[in-house]
Order: sequence, then C-alpha cells, then structure tokens
Amino acid sequence: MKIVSYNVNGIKARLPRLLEYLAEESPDIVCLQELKSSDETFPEQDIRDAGYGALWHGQKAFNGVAILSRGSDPVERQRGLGGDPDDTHSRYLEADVDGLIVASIYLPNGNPVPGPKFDYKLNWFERLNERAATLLAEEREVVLAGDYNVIPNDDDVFSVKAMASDALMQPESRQAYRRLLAQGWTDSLRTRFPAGGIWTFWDYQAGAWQRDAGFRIDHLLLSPMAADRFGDAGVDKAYRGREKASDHAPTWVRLR
DNA sequence: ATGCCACGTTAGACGTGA
Repeated sequence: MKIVSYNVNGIKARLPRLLEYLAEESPDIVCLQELKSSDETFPEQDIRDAGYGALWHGQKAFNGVAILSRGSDPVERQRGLGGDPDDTHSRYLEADVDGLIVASIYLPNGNPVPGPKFDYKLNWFERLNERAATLLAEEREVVLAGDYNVIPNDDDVFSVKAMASDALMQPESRQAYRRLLAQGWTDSLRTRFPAGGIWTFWDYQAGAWQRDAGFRIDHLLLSPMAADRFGDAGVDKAYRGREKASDHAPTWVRLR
C-alpha cells in the first residue's frame, strides 16, 4: 500500500493537481498539509467523487491538515496535540485507517530565528514527541506523515550555506527531530536513500525548481511494526513541475 | 541585506510561508 504526504499549499488552488494525483497514482492513504481552508470550504464532494473518504482539520487562510483513504473512511483518533490549550493552529490530525494509525503533521516553520515563532516551533515539536512516544507504546503499525519543516542532515539540502540561518536547519530543530527518531521511528526516505540528495520541496522563488535547489522536509516515519512492512519510498517529483504546482512534491512510502 | 513567488483575504496591501 502506498502512503503519501503532500503539502498542497492551498487545497482550493491545488484541487486539479490533487485530483490528477489521486486518479493517476491511486495512493491508498494521503496526508495533506497547508489546506488554507476552513472546515466549511473543504472540497469534500470532489474528493469523495474521486473514491476517497476524508477527515480534515481546517483553518481559515493558513495551516490545515487532512487524511484521505481510498475506498474507506478514516476514523478520527485525535485532532490537535495536547499540552497547550491556547494553541489554535490546525496542525495535527490522527486517524485509524484500515487498522493502521496515521497522523498528518504540519510542524511550524519557525522563521525568523530567534523569536516567538521559533520558540513556538520547538515547543510544538516537544508536544509532538510526547504524542509520538504514546503512540509507540501502543505497539501498533503507525505512520507519522507530514511537513516537519526540518532539514535533518547537511546532505538533505542543496546548499548548507544558503540555508544556514533558516529555522529549518537550526541545531535545535535537528535535535528535536533526532530525539523523535531515537524513540524508535524509521525515516522512510532516509532508509531508501541513505546518502541523501533527495528533495521534497523547491521554493517558488529565484528559479529554485529550474536549478534543482531543493531540500527534504516532508517525512514519513514508521513505528517498528510498520517498518517491518517497509517496501519502498520515494518522491513523485514530476508533480512539482506541472502547471500551478505546489512548492512541495508528493512524498511516499510503500508498505508490503 | 533584501526581494524574488505564491496563496488567501478582500479590494489595497498585508500576513504567511520556507
């Protein structure tokens, strides 16, 4: 089964690309981020007509996450993370999908550094890690899929120098990601491509796509039981080159 | 050092992204 993480950068603007993707690739599960849509304007019927059940956690203008499942309805387990009752951002959604636990994650960007947005990112990351530890304790097949807004290693970015001061590759961001992995999660794409050099995002600006100036920030983490079923992982890079594309490409893992 | 480009909101720029 193919499980996808796709930051669509606005589901209204990206709906033609998303429907194409569903029709052409027939992924089994799709975790979406950056819906930029309130709950009321989520295109439920279009997605249902494409053969997918959906669960979404929207927000007006920015953030927003969803989980799509081909031929079934995801069963909600949790929306939002615990640990901060004042957090109003829609960045986390967790569901049971045909026996698999799946989370769609949109971790805060955190720029500029330093500042309150970076503090929020690190705090949110700690809350995610607490949730992840709870999920591991269930000893089930779990996939944590999303835009983590973290470049894990120097070989996950086109230019270390160009991004050195960015929140995506600050030591604190990387350490939080490493602490998450150290709980026992498997980074699918890293497992498939241990030498790095694989990008999931290319900026709209400065001809980044044409220069292949990208980096890897969309990750699918597997619990030990899910990792036992690991088959393959990759990036459907061609979708980044289409008309009216998102700045992220669909990133996927295949479980046997 | 800053803007580049794109989206959403909402009718002129501005907030946000990364």
